[in-house]
Amino acid sequence: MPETPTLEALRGSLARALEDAIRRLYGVALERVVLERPPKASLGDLASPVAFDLARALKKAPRAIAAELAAAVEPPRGVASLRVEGGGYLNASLDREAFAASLAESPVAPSPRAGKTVVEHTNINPNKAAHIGHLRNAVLGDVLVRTLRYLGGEVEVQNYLDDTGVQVADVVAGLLHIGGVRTEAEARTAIAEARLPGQPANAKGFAYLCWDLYAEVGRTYEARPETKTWRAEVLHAIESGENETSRIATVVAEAVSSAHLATMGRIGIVYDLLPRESDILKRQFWARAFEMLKGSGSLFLETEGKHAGCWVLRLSESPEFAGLEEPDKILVRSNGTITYTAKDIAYQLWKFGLLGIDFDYRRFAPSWRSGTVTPEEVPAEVRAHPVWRTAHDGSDPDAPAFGRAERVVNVIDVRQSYPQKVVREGLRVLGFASAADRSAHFSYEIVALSPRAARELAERFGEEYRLSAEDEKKPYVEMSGRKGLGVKADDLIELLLERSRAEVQSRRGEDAPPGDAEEDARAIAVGALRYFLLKFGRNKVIAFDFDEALNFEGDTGPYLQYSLVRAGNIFRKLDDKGIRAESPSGAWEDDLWSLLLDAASLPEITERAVETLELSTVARHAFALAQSFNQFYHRHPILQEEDAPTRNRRIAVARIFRREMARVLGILGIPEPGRM
RNA sequence: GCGCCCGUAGCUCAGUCCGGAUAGAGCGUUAGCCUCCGGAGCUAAAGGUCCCGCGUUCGAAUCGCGGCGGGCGCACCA
Repeated sequence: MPETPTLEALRGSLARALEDAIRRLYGVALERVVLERPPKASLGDLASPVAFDLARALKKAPRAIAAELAAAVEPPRGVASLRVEGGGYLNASLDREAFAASLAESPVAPSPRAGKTVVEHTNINPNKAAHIGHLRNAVLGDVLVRTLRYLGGEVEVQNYLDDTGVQVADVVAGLLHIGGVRTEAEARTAIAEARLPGQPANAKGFAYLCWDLYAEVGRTYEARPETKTWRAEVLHAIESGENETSRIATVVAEAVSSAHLATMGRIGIVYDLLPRESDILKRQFWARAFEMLKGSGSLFLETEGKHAGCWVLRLSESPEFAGLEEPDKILVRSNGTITYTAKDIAYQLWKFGLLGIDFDYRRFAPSWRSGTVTPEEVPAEVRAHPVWRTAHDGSDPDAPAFGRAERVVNVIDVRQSYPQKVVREGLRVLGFASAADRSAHFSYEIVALSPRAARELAERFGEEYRLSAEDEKKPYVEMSGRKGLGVKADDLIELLLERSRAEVQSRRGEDAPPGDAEEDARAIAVGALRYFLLKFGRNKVIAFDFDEALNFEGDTGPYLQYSLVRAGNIFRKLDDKGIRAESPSGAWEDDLWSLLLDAASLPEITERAVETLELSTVARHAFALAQSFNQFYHRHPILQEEDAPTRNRRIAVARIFRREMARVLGILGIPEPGRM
């Protein structure tokens, strides 16, 4: 049995047949023949409005042209018939029986792609607990990774740790000056006990403690401006290294990123490599990139003006940066320190294997524990996945080869579009135009709080979340780690778990084994969360609302899961009753047929999602598929159906749905519950 | 000021890339459907100046131009 042709392939061959016929009949060469899905299955499977285009030039009625074409076109393999519909549409119907038989046998397969893609996502500053904006980033990145893998690509997942930046410095300053932590040993105790000396422990763990402490540092800087020297002192200590403060920073960053890995792990997200900024510095990545850039003629040492003493990347000649007030980007400050963008250029060069220097690598062993997360809650396959980190002082000989990517995708929110453009431009001025073209910024809008969500936060978690009167008037407010304003990822997951446990409990008898119930409740919570973060277009601000996020009905993850579990129930019952399916025969009803077509369209849906970096289309496809199946389920009972050919067609539809729905939920990272 | 994004049903959003058949979904509202493969479901109704104007076109939510409203960016922060 040959592989089922993709709908895209059928579309292509029909388009070519139409083009040929048009050239033959009218001597017209069209650039592109549009083929779309008609609004109803009874109108056929592929429709072309091409006759409308030709009508004027040929001075003929569209219907007449369509009729001539229908007669002249030799339908390609897989297409059963061509006919005229409406005011002049040329509609094609596929050979339903042949397509269905093939699809029942083997899924449509996308064509594999060559070369490794490095996807960088998550990138949370390791100085506080993750919030729901970080979840959007991680879920988008993870689903991109899963989509690329489905399409046959090799992918490496990197999660960059800025362990030497301002944010870590601030929380370390808080530990030193507010928390009373003096030594690395005391920091380790504070981490292990989630407790500052002489204070009660934070029940939600060390990352939560840092969340509060970081906000307190922000307030202290405001209230007592003289304390702002703390930051510079800590940054300086981190930079010079080999001192107590820098060691504290290292253990804090490691502990907090370990907590992030646990939080992401509980929703099924894994990483291959954690590149650390400290290793980029210690491995002198910048020194190398600096030499390369100086040689390129685009990096200048300013000798006068407000940027005197700075090394700047000249962007004024690039059309992409036209119209900017200040078309230059400072990479080296006048005090000799380098900006984040400079490090990022060096890092991007390394990702493509263009820097000529490599990291050392060591295994990273996360605790799989973060506040409310326990290792048992993190799926076994996540815990089993090896995580590596970069190092500068010796490599594990078993480390795999990292970097040397064919393509690079950086998942970063839209506010960083400008520095991301500078990074690409950095590659371009170095003569790596092709690498620049193979670098993509996967930009997406932020998760913000609706004023209503902020009010609920204040009620649930405390008055410090109360918005100012000014902010109350806005359509939404940005979350802010510095202010401590935000919905923490683990808090939202806990609320989802509470909801799903209650639902699962109320739907099954007391006799049900509790272990399965907990597992199913987790699957449902994860499904609800991931779908909620995926269903919006990436350019939409998600104004977070608890009721919407906690909803399990309608356009939600659990709805998708329910449809899959339902299909599974049918096959269990069929087994119980000893009914066995034979290969389908007879004419395919319109609604069964359109469900098959939808189920078969995953390759083109995912291809397009990767091309446009718009993953919501995959989520919407899954929802539409679930909706079609639920309608089918109510209209076309299987177990009660006496007529064998009819029953066999329905069984075939249910089987294909189950296979393809499981596949798309896998791509979305939405687990399948045992029962619902 | 310049650049990018958003504006579609009471609310939250698809549809805009590549113009095409009656503009769709979910929530909410109203009215129905469990002796039935489990109702996290299904059926139906009500609900639309597709932000506004001009233009292109046989045809515009979709393309172009000009506005309006909201958000973000244009750091020796990231």
